[in-house]
Amino acid sequence: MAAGARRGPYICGIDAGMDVVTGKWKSLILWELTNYGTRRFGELRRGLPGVSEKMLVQHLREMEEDGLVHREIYREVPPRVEYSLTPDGASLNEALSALGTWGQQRVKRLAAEGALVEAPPPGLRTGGAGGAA
Amino acid sequence: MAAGARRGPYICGIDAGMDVVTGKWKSLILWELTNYGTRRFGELRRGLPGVSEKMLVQHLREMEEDGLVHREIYREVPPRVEYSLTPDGASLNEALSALGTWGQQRVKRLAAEGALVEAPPPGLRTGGAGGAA
DNA sequence: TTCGGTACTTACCTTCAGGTAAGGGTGGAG
DNA sequence: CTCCACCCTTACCTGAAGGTAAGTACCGAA
Repeated sequence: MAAGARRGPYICGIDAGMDVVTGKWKSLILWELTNYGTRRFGELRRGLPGVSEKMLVQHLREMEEDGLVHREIYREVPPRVEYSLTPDGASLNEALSALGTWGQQRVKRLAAEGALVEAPPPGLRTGGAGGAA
Repeated sequence: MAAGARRGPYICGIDAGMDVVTGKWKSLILWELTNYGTRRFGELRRGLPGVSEKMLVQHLREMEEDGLVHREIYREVPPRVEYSLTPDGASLNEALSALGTWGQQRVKRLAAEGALVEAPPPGLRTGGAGGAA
């Protein structure tokens, strides 16, 4: 997808929207930037546990190219780069919020069913509920 | 993704929602079933130009497993199978409609910019505009 | 008897998104 | 003089998503 054969003829709007969010970390990057407004490269890296530097740079570049994020470079002694959402990125995030709500409800539903199916052991611990939204 | 390590611990709702729509043809299948209500296997195949039978079956099975589509089998002389959206599938499609709108606006924006950048030849034909929405 | 249409299944192969690991240029700390 | 943190870049590799193609079981039409 990375600046290759992307932006092919889209069948419908969802198709076009998906193209821009497709990528393991893109929705999470969007999430981070929405919550914090502005984040440095290192902050994003630490905020997305498991992401590799290469993928983070790659996704950020693609999203910048797609007009979703703004990249501000401060030529200081230790170089500083700040990422933030453009208006397009912010509106995309709003468009995704409905999907986020749907996903949360789905997680709830799965948890409820799972609790019935998996026969919950008495002393089970909640672990990481994950619902960071 | 196919019934493997999916449904991992989600970071946020968007994450959980994306998991279910990830797949080259899933959003298009959703689109088809939303527009037509009920479609047979062959109709879907013909409605999604370029899809292979294997991928169509695979995606339909995953979406059925995810509770998005309903599969009705009619044991007739030439076997007939009809696919339709479940309530969950329909609500997912509604949740995606915002993304679809965003995508359409993006396509429009790109077309407008592209028209400026690419110096449109006088006799260009519209070809397939693609905006089937 | 072969062809075509229904809805798949199976095996094999290609492609590419994503992961791993190392380097690079700068300056400050130890 | 070495190490570290910053923000990347580059090269290489793996695994899974997706594509290709053939086979299955049934029946009607030609």
